[in-house]
Amino acid sequence: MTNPLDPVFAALADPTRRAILTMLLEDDMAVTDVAEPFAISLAAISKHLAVLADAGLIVREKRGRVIWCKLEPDAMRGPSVWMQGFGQFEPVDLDAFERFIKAEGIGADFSKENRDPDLD
Amino acid sequence: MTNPLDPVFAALADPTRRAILTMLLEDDMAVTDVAEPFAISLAAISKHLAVLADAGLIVREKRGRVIWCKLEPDAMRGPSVWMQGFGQFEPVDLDAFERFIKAEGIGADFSKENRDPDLD
DNA sequence: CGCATATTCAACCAACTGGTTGACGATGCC
DNA sequence: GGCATCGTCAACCAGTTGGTTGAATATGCG
Repeated sequence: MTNPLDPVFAALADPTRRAILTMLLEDDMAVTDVAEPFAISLAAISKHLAVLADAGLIVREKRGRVIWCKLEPDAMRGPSVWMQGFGQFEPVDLDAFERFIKAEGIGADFSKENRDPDLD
Repeated sequence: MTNPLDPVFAALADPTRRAILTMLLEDDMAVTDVAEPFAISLAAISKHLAVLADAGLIVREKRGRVIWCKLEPDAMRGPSVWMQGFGQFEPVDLDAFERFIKAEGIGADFSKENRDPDLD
């Protein structure tokens, strides 16, 4: 048991974590920079990053005094395949994906009001 | 917020629930029959089914005194698209899916020892 | 060295989760 | 009507989760 699918799905179930992943899609980021747009403490973000790392969705690499977070999309492969087994969805629909990202507002409730506009 | 992706990913994060979905892939089932292979109480299964229904992954339809559970794979579409936005995975790979199913032992720890062999 | 920055650790808290058991409301059947 | 079956509800419990704050640990910089 403790199926490899468990931690990935669990990690993805949180909007803050999905938002983080979406940000990392753009580029690698330092922990502090990841935390910047959110209205929660740095420690909370640190925990979220730990969850993502445990799920294999990111890797954290210490370089000097800053820790760089890098997306590891391969960890999504298993769950993605699993889901596609239901539904026979059409192949990758990037447009639909972009619509989702927008709809989510990059995925989280960026409660710290209006975030950096050039993120879009 | 309270993104539609949340409840689906959360529902999928539990191996028992994934097992249930996999069973329903085969055919619609009554609650009692869903519960049969598992080593937990009927009430617990009932709760799992409620979670799946709230996520839109199944529908429950009362017919006479039994409630039929039917898979609603469309609910997986959103999350599936979202994930495929990362990774550019190849189109649907049913073989990989089947391997996953097997690897999971239909997805749960079927602790009630050896389940019905013709489920494979 | 001494200070500022980057990140985690530890303790704590409220809310949620997955499970239990026992009672209860419906429905079908003789 | 009376009984068995199907399924949920309610109360409870232990463990996890997502957040907080304050202290601790590195590391870079003048």
